[in-house]
Amino acid sequence: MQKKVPIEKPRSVLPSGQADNDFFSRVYEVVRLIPKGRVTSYGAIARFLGSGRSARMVGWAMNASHQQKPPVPAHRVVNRNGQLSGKMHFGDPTSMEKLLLKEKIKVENDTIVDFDQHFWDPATAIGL
DNA sequence: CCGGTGACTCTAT
DNA sequence: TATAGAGCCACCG
Repeated sequence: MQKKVPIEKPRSVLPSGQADNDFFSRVYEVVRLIPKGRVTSYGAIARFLGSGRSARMVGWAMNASHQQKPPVPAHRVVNRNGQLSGKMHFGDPTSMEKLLLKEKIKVENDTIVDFDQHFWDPATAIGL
C-alpha cells in the first residue's frame, strides 16, 4: 500500500463562494451524504479523505460551507465528543441545536445524546 | 517569510 | 479521570 497521497493544496475559497479546491469540495460532498438524523465528526471526515489528523482543515472548510450554494448540513458535523463545538458559527447558537432536534437528534448541554447511536461514519457507509 | 490562530484529535503524564 | 502538549494544514497580518 503506497503512502497516502498528499491532498492537493486546497486553494482558498473565493469570497464569491466559489470553491475551486478539491479538499473543500469533498468535505462538503461527504457532509451532504450524511443521512438525515445522523451525525459525524470532523475526524471521521478527515480520515475518510485521507488525512486522519487534519480534522482542523475539515472544520476550516466548514467555516466556508455557509457560502456554498448547495446547502451543507454542517449541523450534522460535530466533534468526536458529540459536542456542538461549531454551533456558535451558525449565526445563532441555537440554530444548530434546533436543526439537530428537528432531525430527532436530542441535544443536551450542547452535546448530542446517544452520539454513538446517531454516529455516521462515511468510511463505513460509503465503504471505501 | 514567520508567527499566531483555529467548527479537531491523539498521546503522554 | 483530568490536564498538557504535540501533530496536522491552511488562512491572515
